[in-house]
This record gives sequence, structure tokens and C-alpha cells, in this order.
Amino acid sequence: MKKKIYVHVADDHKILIEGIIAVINTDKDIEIRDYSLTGKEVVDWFDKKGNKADVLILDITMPVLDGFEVLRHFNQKGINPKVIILSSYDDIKIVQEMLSLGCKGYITKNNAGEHIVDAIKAVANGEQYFSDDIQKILLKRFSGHHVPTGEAPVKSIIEALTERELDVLKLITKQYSSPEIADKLNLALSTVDTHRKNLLKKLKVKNSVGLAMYAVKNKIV
Amino acid sequence: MKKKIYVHVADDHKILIEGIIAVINTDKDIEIRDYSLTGKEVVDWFDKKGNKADVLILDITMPVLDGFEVLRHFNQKGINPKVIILSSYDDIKIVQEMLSLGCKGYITKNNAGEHIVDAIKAVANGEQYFSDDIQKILLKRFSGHHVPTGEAPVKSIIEALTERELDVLKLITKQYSSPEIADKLNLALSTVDTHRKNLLKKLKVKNSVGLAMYAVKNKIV
DNA sequence: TTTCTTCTCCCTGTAAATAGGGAGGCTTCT
DNA sequence: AGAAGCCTCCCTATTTACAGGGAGAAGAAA
Repeated sequence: MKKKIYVHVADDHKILIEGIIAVINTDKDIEIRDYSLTGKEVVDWFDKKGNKADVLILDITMPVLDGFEVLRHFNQKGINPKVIILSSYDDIKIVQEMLSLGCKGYITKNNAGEHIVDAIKAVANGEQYFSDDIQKILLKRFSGHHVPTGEAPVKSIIEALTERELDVLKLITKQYSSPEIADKLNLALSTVDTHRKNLLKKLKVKNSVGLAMYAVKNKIV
Repeated sequence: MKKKIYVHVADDHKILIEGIIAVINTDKDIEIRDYSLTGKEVVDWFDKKGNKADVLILDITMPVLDGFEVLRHFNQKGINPKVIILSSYDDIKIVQEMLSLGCKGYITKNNAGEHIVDAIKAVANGEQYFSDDIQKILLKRFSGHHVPTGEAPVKSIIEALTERELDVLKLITKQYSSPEIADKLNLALSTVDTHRKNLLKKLKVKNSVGLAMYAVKNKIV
């Protein structure tokens, strides 16, 4: 007799959680242990003694703490449930960032119903799991390589933004001009301009609008 | 004996639809007739002879046609199911736009589970229905007024964007500069500048970044 | 120690965006 | 016949943004 797989679900839309539970409950090998509506609830739940789950279904967009921050917290604390990201985003950068943070699976909400049970069983078994569309965009980048099924960590390709660049980017999305940003951060205008230039280069966008769109899509704001 | 309320659900995330069905099926007076995954499916379904629903649960973000366009289509064709918007967005402008397009209810995904059955019954009964958070932001604008329960249409406060302004806005979000936009639309640069000025004024934003953020938040792009 | 990254600031330009104004032609509604 | 809204284009002017380059200081890593 197989041991049950215990699952924790985190998403800020309760109705989506209800849907997931409805789907998962059709399988006898899997049991929902509990759910969280914010990132903070997730980390609190796992911090609490006695609370354990084999697999964590994790949304990215959540109040208080988002999915990224939840994983960073786990990495710091040495907690490592097998995490499956369940997100609307199919941006390659987000996927890679999540992989580098240690997630074991990534499925999009578009076809979650078909994949979620398989995904849970796969990652519970030590494998990785990606939904079709995610596999596609991953293969586009790593053409020639195959998706590792073991513990081989996929290294992030994107150049991470520095703290200062993030500071500037956030203020740009708040519609501040460079002189205003310089003022707010106590920097010379030339410094802000430098950060702007580096942001444009790193994110491969044409102008401030591109920066703003990137920030929105990647939930930096 | 009461007549059953027939409901059609439209959302691009199937798992969310499954959740809604699970919740609604707890109520004996309501029956899900069918569901759609895109805006086009919705209008096709209602166009098909014999297909009728009393209430339509409608998401805003959907491929092919979004929620706005679905309602515009209904208005043109003279089809008028009672529409409840189910969305993540609690932007006052979106709510007002939807109201001016004739929707009868608006609930956010955050607390859909608690509200959706009540909402369906209310609008099926000819009333309007808004979830708590939506009521709050509506009252902020219409302080002193009460939410009408009859057929009194709430007039949109926002100045709607014109077709041309939308054209320009969309190209701005694609990171085109004004000269490039002028070229693409076969306009003089001065004309594009005029549209830009009017956009900034209408949307009350400071710069192009503000325009882009508005477009993203309001799902114009 | 050397190397690398980050952060800081500077220079010289050109291109673009913003702010204010006006104005003529066009439809649509009253 | 007005009035109103939209689309188009023009003027002047200032402020920002973008592009390319260099460079010094501090800290971390190899």
C-alpha cells in the first residue's frame, strides 16, 4: 500500500483553491493538508511545528509575500518542500528564476486541470514536471539539452538586477522622472541615468515603457 | 416551486471554472448550462439558437475577445443576459466601464466563493450585486448616492478613450516612439503628439510610463 | 593580490517627450 | 443652424530620455 502524498495549496483566489481541491480529491493517493491565501500564511504554516507537506502548490501573485519571496524564505530556513508553481505567467525569465530558487515543477493555469495530478505525483517521486507550454519555452532556450529529471539545477540565464537598479525601476514605474528619482535616492542625475542605461540593456527593452511593462509582467511592482 | 436559474460561466482558466461549478452546485436553484474559455466562445454560444442562460459569469481577461468586447457585442446584437463580472481587478475605472456596458453585478475573485451564489440569485431577480470591496470603491466615488437596485444605469465618469487614442496607446505599450507611431498610422508627428497629450490628460498620468501602466491594469494590451 | 561587481559620477551629443497655445474639416446630435 | 466631439495638423519652447564613452572607490571573491 502506497503512502499518501500530502499537499499544501497557496493561492490568493480562494475559488481557485476550491477548484484545485475538487480536482485533486478525485485521486485517492493525494490529500490536501491545508491551504494558504497569502505568502505569509505559507511560510507561517511551514514554520509551525508538526505541519508538513510533501508538495506545495504555489501561486506567484500573492499579497504580503509573493511566490518568489516564499521560496527565498524556504531557502534561507532550510525548509524544502517540493514546490510546483501554478501561475498564469509563461515568461521564460520567471520560470528560470523559479527554477533557480529550487522549484520542482511549473504548470500554467490554462491547463492546470489536466496536469496537476500528474505533476504532484511526479515531483513527489523526485522528478521534475512542466506543463506542455512551459516545456516548449524551456526547450526554446536550452535547445539540445533535455529537461533534467534528477536534481540537476538549471542555472538562471537572466542577468539579475542589482538592488540599486531595482530601486530605480520601481520609481520609474511610479512615473517619477530621472531628476525626481535622483532626488528621492540622493543620487546625481548621471547616476540615475547610468542605472537606466543598464536596465535597458539587461532587460533588452527600448525605453521606459519597456521597463514598466517588464516590471508589471514580472510582478516587480 | 421556483424555476431554476440557468448560468453560463466564462473564464480562460478552466480550473477556476471547475471551482465555480463546485461551489454553485451546492445550490439546488442554480444550474450551470455550459462554460466558455474565450470571449469568442461566449458570443458564439449565445448566438447559437436555443442556447440561453439567465445569468452569465464573465471574466475580463480572456483570449480572442475580452470581457469588454463581449459586452459590446451583446449590446450591438441586442442580446442581454444578466452579466456578473468575476475579475481580479478592483479598479474603479474598470468597474464603471463595465457598468456602463450594462453588467448587473461585479465580484472580485478574492472572495468569490462567499458571494457568487448570492450574486447569481440577486441579478436573476433583477437586482444589482457587488462584492464588499467593489461596493467600497464605488461608494468612494458616489458618496451620498446609494447603489441603485433597479435599472438606473450608472453613468461612466471616466472619459472614454477614442479609437485613435487607443491606437496610439497600444503602440506606445509596444515601445514605439512617437515618430514610429506616426509612421505606422500614417499620421503627422504633431497628430500623434496631440493624442499623447490628450491621453495624459484623460488618464491623469504623468508620462508614457503612466500610460503603459494604465493600459496594463485595464487590460487594453 | 588580482579580478570582478557594484555603485557612483562625469562628459558630449542627439532624439524624444512634455506643455501651452491655436485651427480647420468632419460628423452627429439638438 | 449651432453645438459638440473627434481627427487632423501646425507653432514655440523646455525638459527628459537615450546613446556612447570613461573612470574612481569599495567590497567580495578567486
